[in-house]
Amino acid sequence: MANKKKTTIKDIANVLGITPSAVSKALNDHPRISDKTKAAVLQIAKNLDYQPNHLASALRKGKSNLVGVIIPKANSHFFSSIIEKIEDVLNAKGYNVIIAQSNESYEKECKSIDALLYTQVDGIIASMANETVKLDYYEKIKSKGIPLILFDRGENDLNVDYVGIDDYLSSQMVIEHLVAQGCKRIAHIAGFSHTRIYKNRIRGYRDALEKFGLPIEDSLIVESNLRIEDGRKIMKQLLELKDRPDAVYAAGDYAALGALQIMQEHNIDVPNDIALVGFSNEPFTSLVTPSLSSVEQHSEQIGQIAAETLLKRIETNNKNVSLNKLILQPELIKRASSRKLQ
Amino acid sequence: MANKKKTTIKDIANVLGITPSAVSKALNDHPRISDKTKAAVLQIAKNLDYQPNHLASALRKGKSNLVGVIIPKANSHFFSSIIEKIEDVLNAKGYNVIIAQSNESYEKECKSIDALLYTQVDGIIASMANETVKLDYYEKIKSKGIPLILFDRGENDLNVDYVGIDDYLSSQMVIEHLVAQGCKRIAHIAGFSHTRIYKNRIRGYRDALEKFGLPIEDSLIVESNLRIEDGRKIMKQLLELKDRPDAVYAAGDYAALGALQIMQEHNIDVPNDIALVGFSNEPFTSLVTPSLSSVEQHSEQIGQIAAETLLKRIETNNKNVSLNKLILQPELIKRASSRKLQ
DNA sequence: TACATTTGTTTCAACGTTTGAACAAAAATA
DNA sequence: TATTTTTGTTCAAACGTTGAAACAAATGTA
Repeated sequence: MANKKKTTIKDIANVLGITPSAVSKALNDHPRISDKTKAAVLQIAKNLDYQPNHLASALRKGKSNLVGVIIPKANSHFFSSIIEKIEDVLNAKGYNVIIAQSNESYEKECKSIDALLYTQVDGIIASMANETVKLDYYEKIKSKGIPLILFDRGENDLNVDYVGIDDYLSSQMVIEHLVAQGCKRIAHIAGFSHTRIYKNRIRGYRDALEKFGLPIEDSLIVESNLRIEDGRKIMKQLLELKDRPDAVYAAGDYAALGALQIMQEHNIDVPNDIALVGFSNEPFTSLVTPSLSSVEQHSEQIGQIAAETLLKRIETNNKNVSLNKLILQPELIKRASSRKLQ
Repeated sequence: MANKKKTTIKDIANVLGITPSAVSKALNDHPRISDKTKAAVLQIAKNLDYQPNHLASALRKGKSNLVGVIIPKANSHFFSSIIEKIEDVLNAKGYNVIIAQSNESYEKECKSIDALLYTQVDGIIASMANETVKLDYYEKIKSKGIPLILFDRGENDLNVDYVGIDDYLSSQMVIEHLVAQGCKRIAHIAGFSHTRIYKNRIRGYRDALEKFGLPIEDSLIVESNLRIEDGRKIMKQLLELKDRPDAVYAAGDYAALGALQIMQEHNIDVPNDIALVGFSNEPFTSLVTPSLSSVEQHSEQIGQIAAETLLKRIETNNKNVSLNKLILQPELIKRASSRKLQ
């Protein structure tokens, strides 16, 4: 119960009658230390249940071996699987991961950044909150020379490494698929266009419609936070149009789910009356009825690449490596909600 | 780009012609430092963009102001909202939170514990992996004198603070409700009985059945990991029984969802042929059709209490406070999946 | 034998902050 | 005026680890 005093390098040194510095070197497998001493040190370390003091070594080395990850919300398969992968990669290299949730709030995001900087993380991997427009806090990270990698929700202006999917292409694929199903009036439940990824999805949607000679109407494009309630509200709006859409492409699965609910409440046949496609391929998409078509973003890959890119930055002291923008191919998962012609 | 040298307390001291120690005291609002000096220090600190070196102060003070949280998986509303609350409470007190996911794996859990100990966290809040049976690593935490709080998935034998709901009572409430709906053969898709909470849910289920004079049959109780696929597999089994149940109580929402899928695939009317109740009140429960009845666990409260209890432990140096086992009241949310008599 | 090299270890300062003790000056008390 | 108390600061050591430089001993080379 009582906090026993911890074993230090010095204790080991005393037992063996050598200096702490020799012990330190033995533990770090320094080439100039004899195998005999190394073995002895290891033995005593084990006997005394020695645990290195990370704080002391971090201070001395000027490196905390801590990495911060900022995400909007862990509560989605997309982000939680990215985190899992990031942890895998970084843990293997001796780094620990601190996760901070912004809850889509700019203020919380700033606080998290401050907290991470204060904790002296060696690097930060982040996906920006929906709310975030000002980039001052991210500039702060950069100005301190701390490696920063963005994923999914990034900003070009920041000029930092980025991993994400080709959002423009995603929209193209979705529209192409819906057109193939015979849809002619396709609405878009969009994310806020001030966020790059959502802007690109909107662009892709518009360009694809144009390519297929379909109408582009402002009433068919509604921006929101893409939560379930947003999907519900917007779908209601869409149903009130005198000229209803025959397909809905939502830039997020939760919004798509909300839309689906409303359609079911209105006894609309999905996909035959209105087809529906979501985004992110959250696990629930395959579970609802009808199952939801969605865009798979290969989250594990994103996590892996983000982590590896960060490691490279850290190892090269954030220099010499040219800017890395990695855009992965999305994959459209076609399910019942958009398959009219069986 | 280049890592500029960071401002230290010494730099401020030099500018003002006082000692680092005075600066330190000024920054910490020491009573013996004059207001004039404090103001001056604060001003210069701002000018030089001084950021305290957390590592140094942590080393000196023997306190990292880091708290570890171990959860099976962030990918559920239950855990992610608990984390959110824990962060709220701890951040407000100057602590940072390191989150580690065990992914329900004992091995990963052990690794996480080691990593947290290595990072010198001041305390750990944890919910155990399904797999975990041996408690050696948790004992390790205890033996180091680091405060440990368990929530949801805890173990009585560990003799540490605990926050969770009354699982036994939850089952009682569920069964009572199902009986009121006229159900007479109630199956239980259970969690593994080696985990305390699931054992208690099973006990509550059995005792309630007995209380109402209903049959307790081993074929109606199946233990699993409670994932969607487990729910599907078990539901299939249950449907193959020559005497099918008229209600299913699943100890987790995902398992319930899997069961629901299978029933829908078999054109079974839920709730009229078979009623269904889940556990955790995940957001999707209100979104599927029919909406899923479930047990609300008041996750925010759990998070809040866990964090506050940990703070108390840390502040009192893990002594003097008597053991704290807090059992919250569950709440049964009755939805369409179990409402036979409209 | 004389000298250079290698090997294994010690010495010492440093990382940036904190803290108790010491001290001088100022203010309060007698 | 002499003495105590208070106020504001400095001093010095410490937290545990690391790494460059110094050093001695052992080994190798000419």
